[in-house]
Amino acid sequence: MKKTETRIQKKNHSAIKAAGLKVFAQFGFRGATLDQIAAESGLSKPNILYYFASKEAIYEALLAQLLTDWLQPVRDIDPAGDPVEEILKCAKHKLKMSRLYPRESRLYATEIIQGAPRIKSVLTGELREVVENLALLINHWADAGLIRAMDPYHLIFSIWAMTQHYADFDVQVKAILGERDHFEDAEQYLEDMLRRMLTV
Amino acid sequence: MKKTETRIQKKNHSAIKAAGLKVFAQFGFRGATLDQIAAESGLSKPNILYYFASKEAIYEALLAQLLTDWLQPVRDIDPAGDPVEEILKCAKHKLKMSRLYPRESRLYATEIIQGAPRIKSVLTGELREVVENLALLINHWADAGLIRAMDPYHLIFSIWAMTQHYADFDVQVKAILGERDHFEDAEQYLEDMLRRMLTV
DNA sequence: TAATAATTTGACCAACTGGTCAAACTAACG
DNA sequence: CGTTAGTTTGACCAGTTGGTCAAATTATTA
Repeated sequence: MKKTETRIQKKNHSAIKAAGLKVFAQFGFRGATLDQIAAESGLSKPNILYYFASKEAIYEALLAQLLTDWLQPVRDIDPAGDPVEEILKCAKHKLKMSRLYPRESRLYATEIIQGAPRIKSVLTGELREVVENLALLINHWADAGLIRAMDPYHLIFSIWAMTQHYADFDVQVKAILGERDHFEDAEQYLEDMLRRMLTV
Repeated sequence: MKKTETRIQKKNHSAIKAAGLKVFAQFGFRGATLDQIAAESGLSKPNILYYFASKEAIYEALLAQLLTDWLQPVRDIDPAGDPVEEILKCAKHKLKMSRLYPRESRLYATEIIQGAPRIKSVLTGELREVVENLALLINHWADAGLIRAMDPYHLIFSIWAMTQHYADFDVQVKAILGERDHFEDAEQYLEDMLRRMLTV
């Protein structure tokens, strides 16, 4: 790999990715234009294509990093730790990602909603494997009587759905709750829900 | 209003809306093209613009109906009924909508993710009002000791998020669970979760 | 049937799309 | 300093976009 990224290259690559994230997250791949990304990044269109081979290349560079980053905390779950706390830690981390990086969440959401044409292989590969392992671990914990027995997959989906919701449906949440930060209450509710689902 | 819709008008209006739903749900407003809608509906592009003033008019016609339809079951909640069963009925209905009309769900999701530029007023108006009333009712139920006390808004969000998830993230769910229908298990999990949250 | 109203379309347009390219510019280095 | 490698851009292109319009076609009605 190229470790020899110059100062300018590093700056422009990240400027383009930041601009692309903003534009792609809002308009989806087809709705986004290079002109928008150019304007947003402060670079000219040909200059953008000097750093990335195509519009699609920017989009894929963004997607590539996403899932890997999200899945890491799941991989880091300690099978020997306290089950409830391990799952809670994971869920809270995902919620924090929604608060800190809502654009990434939205970018991913639009890609999935549109049928994941560019990352379907990641879904059936990396994602499936990580989720399957987590499901096995949850079943194992249940067998050991450490948590209540339940469908591990839908448990995972419910965490994913709720945490993602606060990023993707931000305008809707704010239309109902007002503009003030609601993530603290959300975390409280999520923790409460998970404790009730996992114990007894 | 025009009650005098001819046979042909009725047929073509609904053909265009059906095609628009398909295309808009997959690509979002900006990503969708009139040519796609034309091809999908079997009509020519100028013919589509004979029935709808613009691409935007089709999109807005679709959105307008959506929220109203979704909110009706919430309006129909019986304050005198059994709280747990009323909420469950509502949640199950929303889940059924996700199974039967996933495109509508995705169309709405893309609009919200993109900042709801065309229906923000509906969110702060109709939606907010309905949700606020439901929250008041839930608090009222809790005060009467009929259900456990909790944050009603985040309860509502969690139902919304989970049910929507099975439509919007369909490819992801299927990548993990396989192609077979998973809505029955989802309903089971949702019911279990809600009963645990609402009782005791 | 004839006349009128509703429907459909081919040809067209200006604006925009992702992308190219040669030329100009700038930074880095000996 | 001069040379070279890396960077930036204006001008441009072919294809696509939402939308128009007059003319042709079809349905409805007198």
